[in-house]
Amino acid sequence: MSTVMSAPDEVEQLLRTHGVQVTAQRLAIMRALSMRPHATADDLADEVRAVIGTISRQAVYDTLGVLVDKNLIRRIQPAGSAARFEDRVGDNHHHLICRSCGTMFDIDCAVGSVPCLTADDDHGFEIDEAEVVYWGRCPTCRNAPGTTSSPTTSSTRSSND
Amino acid sequence: MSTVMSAPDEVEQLLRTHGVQVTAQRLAIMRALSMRPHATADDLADEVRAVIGTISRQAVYDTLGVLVDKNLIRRIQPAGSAARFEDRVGDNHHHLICRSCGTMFDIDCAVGSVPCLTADDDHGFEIDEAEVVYWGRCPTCRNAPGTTSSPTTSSTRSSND
DNA sequence: GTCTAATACTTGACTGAGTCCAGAATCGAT
DNA sequence: ATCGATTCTGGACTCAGTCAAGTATTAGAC
Repeated sequence: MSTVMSAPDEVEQLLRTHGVQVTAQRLAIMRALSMRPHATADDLADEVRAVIGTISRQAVYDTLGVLVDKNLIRRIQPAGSAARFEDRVGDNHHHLICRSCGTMFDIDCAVGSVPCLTADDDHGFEIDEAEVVYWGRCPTCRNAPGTTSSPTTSSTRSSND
Repeated sequence: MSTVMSAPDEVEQLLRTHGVQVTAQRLAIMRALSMRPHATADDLADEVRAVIGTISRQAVYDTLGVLVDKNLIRRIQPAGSAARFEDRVGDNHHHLICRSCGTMFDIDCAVGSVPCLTADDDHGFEIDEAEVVYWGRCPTCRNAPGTTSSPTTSSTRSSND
């Protein structure tokens, strides 16, 4: 594609060090995701198309699958919505979702550490993850009860902006 | 349908007191659900058909929607699976799901009370529910690494049987 | 720089969960 | 028993995600 690489990109390095083959599509998806956390596969496809022209749905799903597998991104699947993705991995943070508009926030673990990871009775399970989702109504929707904007994924916001 | 009702059924009472019109389909769905917690809409349709002959998919979804709305049942939607339903409401219990076979257990809240309900920073949200899902591998799948049975909803078990 | 095997991407068809709609059936109050 | 309101049926549809076959790209060997 381009013989003259513009700079030994940080994202590119990340992929290589994790044994993921580097392609234009994968770079674009990674970049799109870092700009837009909590995006759906479809959102990312749109975002990527705006940058590199075209990408197939299959490539998007495949790439996301690989990245999740390599632990470079995380898949979140809230009830009643398509799967969403984020590039914050490693820290045990949770999510706060508005029932009316679907806006999603990151929040740190309730008690600061990892208390939720230990179930009272684990039934002999080997537990590897505790997923916590807080449901409610965001300030905007509380103030405008009639104007419940339909859940758009573009309405996702980062926790610290 | 039957003018001679066999007994002022507990389920029937429950529906009436919650202002839900009583129909054969609704009773059957409620009963099916109490016998088979964590069932999908499709599971319930099958179960109901075995009892009252036929039911349309729409009736199942509609009924489940009404019941969830009236807070008589609860909808759970784990990643990668159809929505599941259970008749345990009110208590703040959580779920434990096996990654390989999809088996789902009820577990009581980690610390005994409702600690997970309070987020560290609520972003101005009006939080009404904290959903906690523990992911891992069940004892059966741990002992039989090759024989990972495909996720069947019929493999759901109750916490206390 | 060129070649080649392995890997990734594209296209198009398909599945499964869930929704929408219009007409038929049922419920329950009178 | 009748009637209005509610619910159920059946069929078409949407949306997220997967499968499979063929083409293109990557990365390592020459």
